[in-house]
Amino acid sequence: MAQKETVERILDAAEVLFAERGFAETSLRTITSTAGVNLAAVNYHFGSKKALIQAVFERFLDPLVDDISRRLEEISHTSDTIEVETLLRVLSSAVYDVHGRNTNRATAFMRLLGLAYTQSQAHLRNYISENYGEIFQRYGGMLKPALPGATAEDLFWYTHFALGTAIFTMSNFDALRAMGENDTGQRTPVNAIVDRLTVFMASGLKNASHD
Amino acid sequence: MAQKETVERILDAAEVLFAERGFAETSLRTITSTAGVNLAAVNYHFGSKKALIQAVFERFLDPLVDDISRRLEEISHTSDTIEVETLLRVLSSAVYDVHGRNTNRATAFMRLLGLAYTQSQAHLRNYISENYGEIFQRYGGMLKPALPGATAEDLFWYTHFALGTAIFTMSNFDALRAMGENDTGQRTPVNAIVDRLTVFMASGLKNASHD
DNA sequence: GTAAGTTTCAAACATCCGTTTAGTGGTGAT
DNA sequence: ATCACCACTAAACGGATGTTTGAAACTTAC
Repeated sequence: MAQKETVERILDAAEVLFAERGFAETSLRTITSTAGVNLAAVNYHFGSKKALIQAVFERFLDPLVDDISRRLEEISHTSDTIEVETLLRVLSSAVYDVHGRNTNRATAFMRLLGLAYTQSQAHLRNYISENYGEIFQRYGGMLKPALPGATAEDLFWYTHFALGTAIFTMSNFDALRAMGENDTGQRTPVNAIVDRLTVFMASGLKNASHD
Repeated sequence: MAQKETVERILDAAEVLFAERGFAETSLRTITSTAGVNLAAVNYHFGSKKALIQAVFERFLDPLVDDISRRLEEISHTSDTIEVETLLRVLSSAVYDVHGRNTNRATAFMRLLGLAYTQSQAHLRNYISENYGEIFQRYGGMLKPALPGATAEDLFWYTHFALGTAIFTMSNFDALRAMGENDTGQRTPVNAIVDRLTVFMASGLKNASHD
């Protein structure tokens, strides 16, 4: 009982702190003192800081890819070519499904996903592509018929442009929303941002198609 | 003579190393030993590591904004509303103009620009917005009439989506190109990537317009 | 109730970092 | 020739980091 409590308190604190400051900028001392546990507890329970980072990702990535898998399975029965917008909606809906109730957790999650690409953590990128590479490939396979006539090169680049747009927006989600509120006087609701993001990415992606 | 040599050797080494690893991950000891100068030289000539980072940016940003300024001035005489694609081309052409001959330098420059947003260096973001904020505003002012009917909120979000696409692609330029070569068997030329990027961003941006 | 096995703890360890210092050698002006 | 100034250097400083250690506290099972 005591163990589980300690492990989860560390994960909770690490998730928030990593999202706020990044991985290298968050020390184990900050994490353990925030969690109210001993400094050595991280190395005892996880082995190393790198392993802790991976554990944080595993905890929220596992339920998410399950949800995405289920949704892809569902829509794959309706038709053999699925619209770009529909495929993009699968992702945003899954995020909302898994973490949507808790807005703080959802935005922290977005930041973390962005940081995973952004911060130079080779071990983390390897871990993600090893454990979640399959669903990426499956998603890519379903995207291909939605963009008829696209060459392999086109497909590669345009999907990474779209990925970049999403990652950048996620990484800087809170900062961007604060800037936007400052600029326009409007505090844009999360789903309004996601809607615009989906439109932007879908419209850009369609240029890969040559039909 | 000896001074200038030392200063420039530090800047050269720092530029390459920062682009490769990021700012926090590059130590002054690595920079100075690569440059073949004494460790204390950085603090002697620049004052601090932060000041060195700013100096690296200043060295390649100054000629670039001059070129962009000149180009904006030129096209502003042709018409009062300029096409989105034309405005995007100003940026890529300026990069090519200033650093285009040396491809390594150009991609290092792209990585650095990406890192400036991505890595949490508040001092750097302040420095950039203080010294180069004016040209950003001028550019935004010329973009507005190109997207008639866009609300302030639309304009804010869609331009940041486009910015994110460019930044992400820049930050991971070499890595992406290597991945693409691995995936598709084609080593996509730089200008072909920039062309696709421009199409993607322009197409996405136009969704901000409601006319 | 004692023994075995976990979990927690304070403390220390070994590195690495950016920065400072005190001193050396060289240059140009008076 | 002397003095002031400048660039450079080796060495050390103070602090932060991830990790390890050895003993204490607690839990579980017989």
